[in-house]
Amino acid sequence: MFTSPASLSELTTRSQALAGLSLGQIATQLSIPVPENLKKDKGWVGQLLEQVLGATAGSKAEPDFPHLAVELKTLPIDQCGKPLESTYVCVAPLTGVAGLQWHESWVCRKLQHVLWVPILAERHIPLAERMIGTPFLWQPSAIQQQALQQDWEELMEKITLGGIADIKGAQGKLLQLRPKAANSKAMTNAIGANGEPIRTLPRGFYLKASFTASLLKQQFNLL
DNA sequence: ATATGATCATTT
DNA sequence: AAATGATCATAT
Repeated sequence: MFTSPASLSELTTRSQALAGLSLGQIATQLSIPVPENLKKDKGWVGQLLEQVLGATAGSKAEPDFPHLAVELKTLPIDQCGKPLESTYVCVAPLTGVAGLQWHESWVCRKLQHVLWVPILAERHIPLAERMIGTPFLWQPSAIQQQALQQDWEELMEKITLGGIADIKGAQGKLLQLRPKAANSKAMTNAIGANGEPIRTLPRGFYLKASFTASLLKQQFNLL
């Protein structure tokens, strides 16, 4: 019933057919229970959309639609169409990254083609009643790609030179580096200020909400 | 521990 | 109110 879409156009058609439906309606079709809230089910919305669109389930490190090279991202928005959250992209490699080029990076590869699924998700709206907006495929323009590359290169240079300890979420215009872990005690290997191995909090790359807002504006001509 | 899916909640 | 830092569930 929910096979993987065979083509880009089929993926578009199928995703856009979801516009206007509530998360509760989709969950019912799939016989999936709706949690009371997302506090303990933060990935629930993303996984629901993966299933209804026939994405490859599981935690494999590859695009959601491998044969189409498309990544699926849900995007929580308010009623004005503004993103409520930043968008997680991938974990940041902290070791063995000297010489890594932008075009080889996971950030670049994941963002080459994204199916954005906006969801009206203000916190006061019960989860089951949250509405799906109009999904759209996006590929970064040359200008967007260049800006992303610049942020990425600055962040990666700092990581390579042992400066991870003072990278704050505020660094980067479109792309930021923030903790990505079970809690603040989780540890991974990284490079210290003197080039020595250290243990630090795992980080991930995120797209800032101001950037995803510009994508929505570009797509829908929003305010 | 790392990778998938993200949102929560405190700080600014 | 927006943004940064912290956190939750699950599979490998």
